Amino acid sequence: MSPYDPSAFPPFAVTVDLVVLTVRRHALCTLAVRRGEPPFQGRWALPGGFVRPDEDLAGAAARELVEETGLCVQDPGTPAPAPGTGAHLEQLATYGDPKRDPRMRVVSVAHLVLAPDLPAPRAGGDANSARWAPVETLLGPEGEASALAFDHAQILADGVERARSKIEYSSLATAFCPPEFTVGELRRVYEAVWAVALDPRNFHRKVTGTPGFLVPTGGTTTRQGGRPAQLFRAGGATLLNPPMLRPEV
Amino acid sequence: MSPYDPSAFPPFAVTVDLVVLTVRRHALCTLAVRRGEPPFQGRWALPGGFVRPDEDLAGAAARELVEETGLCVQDPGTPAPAPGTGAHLEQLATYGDPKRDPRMRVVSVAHLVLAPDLPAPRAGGDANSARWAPVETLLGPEGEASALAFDHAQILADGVERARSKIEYSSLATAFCPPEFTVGELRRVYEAVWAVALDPRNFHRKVTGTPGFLVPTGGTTTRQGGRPAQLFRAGGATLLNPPMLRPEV
DNA sequence: ACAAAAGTGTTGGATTTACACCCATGA
DNA sequence: TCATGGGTGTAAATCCAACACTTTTGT
Repeated sequence: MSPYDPSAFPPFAVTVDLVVLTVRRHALCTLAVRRGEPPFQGRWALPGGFVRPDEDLAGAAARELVEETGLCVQDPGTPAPAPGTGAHLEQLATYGDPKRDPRMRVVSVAHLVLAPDLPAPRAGGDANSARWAPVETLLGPEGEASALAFDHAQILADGVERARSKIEYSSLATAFCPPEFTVGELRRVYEAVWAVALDPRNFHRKVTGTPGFLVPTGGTTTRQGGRPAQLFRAGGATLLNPPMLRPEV
Repeated sequence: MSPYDPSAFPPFAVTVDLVVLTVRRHALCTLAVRRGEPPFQGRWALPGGFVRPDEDLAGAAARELVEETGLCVQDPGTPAPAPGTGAHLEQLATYGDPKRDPRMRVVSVAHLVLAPDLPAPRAGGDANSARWAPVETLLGPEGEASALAFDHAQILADGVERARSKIEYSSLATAFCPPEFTVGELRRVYEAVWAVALDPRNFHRKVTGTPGFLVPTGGTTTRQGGRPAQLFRAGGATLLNPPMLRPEV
């Protein structure tokens, strides 16, 4: 058989699913929507939807993100968020087990979004509600009761692991921060994502000593209390060398 | 509209493409097949094919790999190659630009395979020939003349970059080696993949000093000339800490 | 004897960590 | 004045690049 006979390929549904991560109240949180219809009716799931015939995968992910959160993403071709323009979006992995959706053969291209702290999400699409949930509560060891629909627990776990490892050797952690932020705020992002405590003094030296990572804006703030802290925005550097070391557990 | 109306989703063709990398004669090489039919007839391309209705993505990639090379892969769920059982396979990324195939909407889930040096490939499927090509010649700056079909140059570049970065912090480089190998052979793998020269003395100390990376088999060999070298097989460790540092260019 | 590759020892410099200490603000 | 977080200095431990040197084979 010729594998390229256009009338003889098995048709698949292709969707995008989104792992949207943010840091809220010192905890790594993800956007979850409640399913309004079977299967898994009433269960929490990751936001997502079908890819349209005329859009590419990153475009479909960006469109779903706007529909679910109103959040804008800079040009997906740009790997690092340009200062102040919005969230970071990258492809995560593709999930295509034949039985992952009981209704039909669906291949889902999962995307990872890192966003600054946002207002409460607005519901949309097929979801009758949406919320920010700490990843602990969705993936915790007891997670049976709150299990996510489909294979979304695996997708979320993969996304969290990607974020945890990627902030080690890239400046992506700044995507969790507002356009201007302090070194302490950036450190609290690392502490929340890794669930560890970091030495504030050494952290400060490390990030300010890496050329291109942080650019001072000149301003200061006391929004965290204590002595005024310098404000920075993300510099152009995307690769951290040497990397930020995640402490042993 | 309900996004899950089973009669109303746009149908896509889903394929797997393979970036099969190996080290031959001190050069990083990839498997390329010559296309026997339009579009891009006569041009080189990556091996691949349609995903069947009843198989998952990794299964489709493993099947295509056997069809194209006769190479076996251990259980794709196992991240590291068990000693002596075959090649390493992992999902690379998914490519779904609406215009990437001029005939129809095709979403391709690319996979990365790292294999030990193999005999000359056998042709199969829709290819009338297959060869190992140094990635330099397929991606070099002059690459116009030998350009790969579709977006396969991008897929290959992404696969090479993944391999280059992943051997830094994992023991994956052993997937390029036969079941038993010497420290010098492993070093020549790193040198070929990174296209750099490494200090043999420091390399030896580093890999033998990382617990779980290498396990001595007791044997020795002189197949590289000079003093007999100890033979090792890959240990259980998959994460290298501290990582192997890629020298600056 | 010589070349070639394997493997060990040593050293100076860079990096990391732990922590003492000072600074600038709000309450 | 005190609590709070921001920021600098410094010394010990560790890591790493460079290279002198020894070992064991084939020719």
